[in-house]
Amino acid sequence: MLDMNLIREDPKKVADALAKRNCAVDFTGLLSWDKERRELIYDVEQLKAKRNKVSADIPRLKKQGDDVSGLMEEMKGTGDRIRASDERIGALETQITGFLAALPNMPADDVVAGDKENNEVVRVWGEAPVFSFPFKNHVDLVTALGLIDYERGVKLGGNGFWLYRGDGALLEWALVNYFIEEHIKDGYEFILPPHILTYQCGYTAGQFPKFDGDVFTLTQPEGRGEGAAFSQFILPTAETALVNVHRDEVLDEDELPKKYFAYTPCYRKEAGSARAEERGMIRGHQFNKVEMVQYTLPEDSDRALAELVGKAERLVRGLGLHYRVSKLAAEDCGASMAKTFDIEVWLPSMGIYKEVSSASNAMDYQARRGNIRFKRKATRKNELVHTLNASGLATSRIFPALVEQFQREDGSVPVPPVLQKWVGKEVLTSV
RNA sequence: GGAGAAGUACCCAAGUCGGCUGAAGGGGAUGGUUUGCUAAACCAUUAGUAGGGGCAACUCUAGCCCGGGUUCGAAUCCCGGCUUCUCCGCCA
Repeated sequence: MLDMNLIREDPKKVADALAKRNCAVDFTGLLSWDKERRELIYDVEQLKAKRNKVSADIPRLKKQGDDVSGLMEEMKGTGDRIRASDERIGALETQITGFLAALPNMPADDVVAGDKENNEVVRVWGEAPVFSFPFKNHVDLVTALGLIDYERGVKLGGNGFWLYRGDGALLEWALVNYFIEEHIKDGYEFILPPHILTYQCGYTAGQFPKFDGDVFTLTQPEGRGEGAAFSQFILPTAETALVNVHRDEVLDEDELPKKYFAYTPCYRKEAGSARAEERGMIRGHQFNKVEMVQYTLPEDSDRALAELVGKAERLVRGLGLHYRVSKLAAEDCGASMAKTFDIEVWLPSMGIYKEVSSASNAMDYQARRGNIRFKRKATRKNELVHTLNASGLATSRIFPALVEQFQREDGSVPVPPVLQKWVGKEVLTSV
């Protein structure tokens, strides 16, 4: 959520920033609602002050034996006017909040305008493997090795699902363990959150109301979820859970930064996005991911973003995979994010780099939606925290990259040394 | 899932048949007095927050789980919801 005060003070600045992500906004309507709202508040508060005063007078006058029926009659009208104004104010606030809630975050100053084509590669690590033999794509490799069973996955869950089996399950779980171990070393707190979340969680994260069609939802008895078509949903990423941990809280300045990570499967509809080249596990309805989230002081969030990018990179490097880091252009950033770096791993079969981690700084955008604050010692005032998140990492992109980049001519795949203690093997071979 | 009970400030807790109670009383915390040190005692302070107006001093409004309603006036009455606790049922 953007700051209404900022829009009121400098609407052009906000509009210009949003224009970078190809989001054209006209604030004239919003500003007139805001103006009307404030005028009404002023009026109605005068009336309320009067009502409070008269209500205090009535029992006193009564005691003196005065007739108060005229006064009461007069106040009846005041009560009606107050009610009418409050209703109008409520309606305006609904409009204002609805308008603001639909707006994406402002890109940071150093984020360039435009879409993907303006993304900037800031770092490349390693080199794409050169194969002296006809190399295979990950679907063929993992099927031949018996690591992933696509056919039975579809039988069980429908299109877009697979199942890990045997060494495949071990390899998948080894990745998760490796990530967990590294985050623990760095002092992050391990969280296992609910996988079913309330609507409010999606709202705070900035996924709702705009993208509420992308998640699997649960219908619930009415009365919950406040006008939404559903009240609970299955999380599309652990970020949605982690960023809500401190919703509606005021943290101590000393507690920051809060550093969390969580493992969860991620459930996404991915409706209509299946493409032939995204076969296999590149884009499924369910994939495993370890997610990092930080709550920081506003002045520390840039540094925290660098830390998160560094951590995600270290994980990929630890596996020995060739990757690059891109700084995203405004339009390619998630709606809640002011700045995003993608860590992209090389997939030989696709001949492209594919995102394995997205590290972003939401600044105060999510904090304002979720009312997540801290008490600033120096001023004794509450301020919004900054929230950041980064995958660390998504296995579903790492797994294919790993088997594709490391494959040998005979179809076997060596297990990266850091994973061997969990897989229990140095090489995966077909039986 | 069924039946009861409860939700008041940092914590506990009182709130009488609706009216100077935006909240008695404890505890805790903070400051002070006393004091060789500690303990104890005593005194004082202690909603936080959000939203308006004002250059400012300041002032107003909201706020007793949440949302509605009744009323001149609601912590108090009515309706809906959420959460917690106890008992029963069901179960990994």
